[in-house]
Amino acid sequence: MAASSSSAPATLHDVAREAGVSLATASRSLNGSTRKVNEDYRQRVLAAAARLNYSPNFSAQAVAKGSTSTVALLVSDIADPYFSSIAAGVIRAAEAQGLIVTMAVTERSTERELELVRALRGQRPRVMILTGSRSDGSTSQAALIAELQAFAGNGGRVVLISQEGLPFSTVVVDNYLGARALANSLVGAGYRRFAAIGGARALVTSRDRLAGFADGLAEHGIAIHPDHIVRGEFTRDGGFAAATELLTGGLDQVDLVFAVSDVMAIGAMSALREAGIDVPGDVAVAGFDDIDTARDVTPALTTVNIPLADLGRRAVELALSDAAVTADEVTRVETRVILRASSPPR
Amino acid sequence: MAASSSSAPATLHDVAREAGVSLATASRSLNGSTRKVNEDYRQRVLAAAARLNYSPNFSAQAVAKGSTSTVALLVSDIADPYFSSIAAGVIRAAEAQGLIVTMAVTERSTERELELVRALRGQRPRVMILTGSRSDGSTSQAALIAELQAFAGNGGRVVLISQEGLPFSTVVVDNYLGARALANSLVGAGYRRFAAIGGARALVTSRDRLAGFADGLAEHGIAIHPDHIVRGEFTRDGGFAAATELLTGGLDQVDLVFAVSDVMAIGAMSALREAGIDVPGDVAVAGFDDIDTARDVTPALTTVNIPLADLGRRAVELALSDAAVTADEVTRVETRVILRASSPPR
DNA sequence: CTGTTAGCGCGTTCAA
DNA sequence: TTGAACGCGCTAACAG
Repeated sequence: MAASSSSAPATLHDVAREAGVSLATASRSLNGSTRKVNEDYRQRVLAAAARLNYSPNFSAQAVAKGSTSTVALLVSDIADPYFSSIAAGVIRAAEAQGLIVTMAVTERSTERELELVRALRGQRPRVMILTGSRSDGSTSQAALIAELQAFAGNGGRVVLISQEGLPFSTVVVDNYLGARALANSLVGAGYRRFAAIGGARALVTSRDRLAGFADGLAEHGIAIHPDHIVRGEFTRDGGFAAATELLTGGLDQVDLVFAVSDVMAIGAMSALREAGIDVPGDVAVAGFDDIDTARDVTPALTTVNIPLADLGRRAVELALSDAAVTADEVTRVETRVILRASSPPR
Repeated sequence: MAASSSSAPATLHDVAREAGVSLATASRSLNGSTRKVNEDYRQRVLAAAARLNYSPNFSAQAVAKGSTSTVALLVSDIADPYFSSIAAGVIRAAEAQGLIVTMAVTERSTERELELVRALRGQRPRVMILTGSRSDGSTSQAALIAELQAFAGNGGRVVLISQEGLPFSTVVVDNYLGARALANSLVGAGYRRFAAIGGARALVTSRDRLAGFADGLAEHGIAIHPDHIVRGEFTRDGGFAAATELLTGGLDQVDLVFAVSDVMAIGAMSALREAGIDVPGDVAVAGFDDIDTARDVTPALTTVNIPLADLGRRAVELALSDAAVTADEVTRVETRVILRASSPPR
């Protein structure tokens, strides 16, 4: 029976005493490097540990060893399917390596991101994985890089997901090419007149996708009228609001609305629907990311697939790879255009 | 300039030396209990810390203090919007208290859940929050309870989300009443012939919702034909498969399909759509949870709202409340029927 | 208010 | 192989 009143957890010391061996022997039996201890002793220690319900104190181990086995993961918003899918990949890969994941949420604020990185350094994680769009021109950008470099200088591994160009290992998504391919596919499907919903101007992801899309159209001599480019937050509600804004200008000159992310596209579709506009009858819609629900909305959403869970897995692998210790590595993931019912051939 | 080659992080000792004060003074200036140190010294220590880019070692602090400031969160699947919304609430509330959240994924396996709880104990978290449906009859249930009690006996706080009946503080969702209210509303809207999609038989959540729904119907003298009750995994694909199974029996005798979770309902809607069945024209659909996307699918999904992010917040509050230290507390969250386009009045 | 010292729980030398 | 002793980075008494 476990003690019902609050008492301290059993320590290695307790186990050693219970087993009648030294602290060192107990340590070696339970964690220490492979085989060095007599099997008899081993068994006695294990039995004692079980009897006392011993659980090694990770903090103490970390202090003694000078290293932890935790991975720190920063996301913008864990309730956003884009990030939660990536997080699932990170956690799965980390757990497979016996690593524990600690998660922090930046709420899309670069200041908060900086604060969190600073705070998380105290954890001395083996790895820090940052995901979410870089936004250049932010005043904290330089400070963030400095902070991360300090962390890396102390032996920590930094991996960025999705944005290239920072001096760290990165899992790169080619947003530009993906969007360009999407534009090409849509033109191939017969679309000619486009509107676009972007995120904040400073967000690199938004910019790359918008640029790729525009360039893809340009290859066919098509341009998006400036009035048909609106911006909103990188959220469902942002997409909803942006589409609403688009509606005030009228959508008669538009065949298809491209939103730089699926969640925005889905918000936009809801706005259109509520305004009595038929998708894709009156206007088609396309997004980017291929989140799970993209196939479950009606009409199913045309988009660009990113293997999100893979992004997380690759980030962990990259962090743990030997190659990335000496020099920053970049691994690229493929994107793939997925045409669905929200943009039928016309 | 930070050292470019890998070196050890600055320690409190380094800071003290750099500032020309004692270790204790440095500690007090940087972390220690409020005001006890001369402002001059304080400033010198702070400056030294900044100069050395000092970051306190949480593990060492934990060992010295005998307590951490981490919250361990277990979820079934972080990519599932149900859990990611709860997680968002937990993280937000935890960060507000200066607590760090570590997350683990059980993948809906009770054995894995047990393993994780065991492993996570090593973290010595202040709080352990378990979410996901209990499934009774599982052989590891008793072991899980024992493990959690050992943790609680050592001063840890345990909070369960969503299931009642275990000897720990719990944030309770009244699945039974919510489902019953939904049944009543649907009958009130004119529906008479129902089918239901449940999860695994052992899952308490599924059972409660099914029972509540059935009882709600029974109040109006309505019963669900056994052939019209199918089961699947608690996932989108599980809902899809279950709906497909339902289709083989024919749906002409059915006005509305109730799925015990929104993700299952959405999977079911996709299956119906692919089978050429119009929702809600041919058959209506209802779910449970009110995940974000419920309002964005077409038709928008009728469901029972659970304030998911609140669940997470309440769990953290419960864990930190003084009341819950002495006795297990239970806080209930309200559910609310949300009628949407997937079940129009008929 | 400050500095000295003794731990915290554990890994890991070093002799035995 | 085993055990004693030291140190990891830090906090918390305890003296000064």
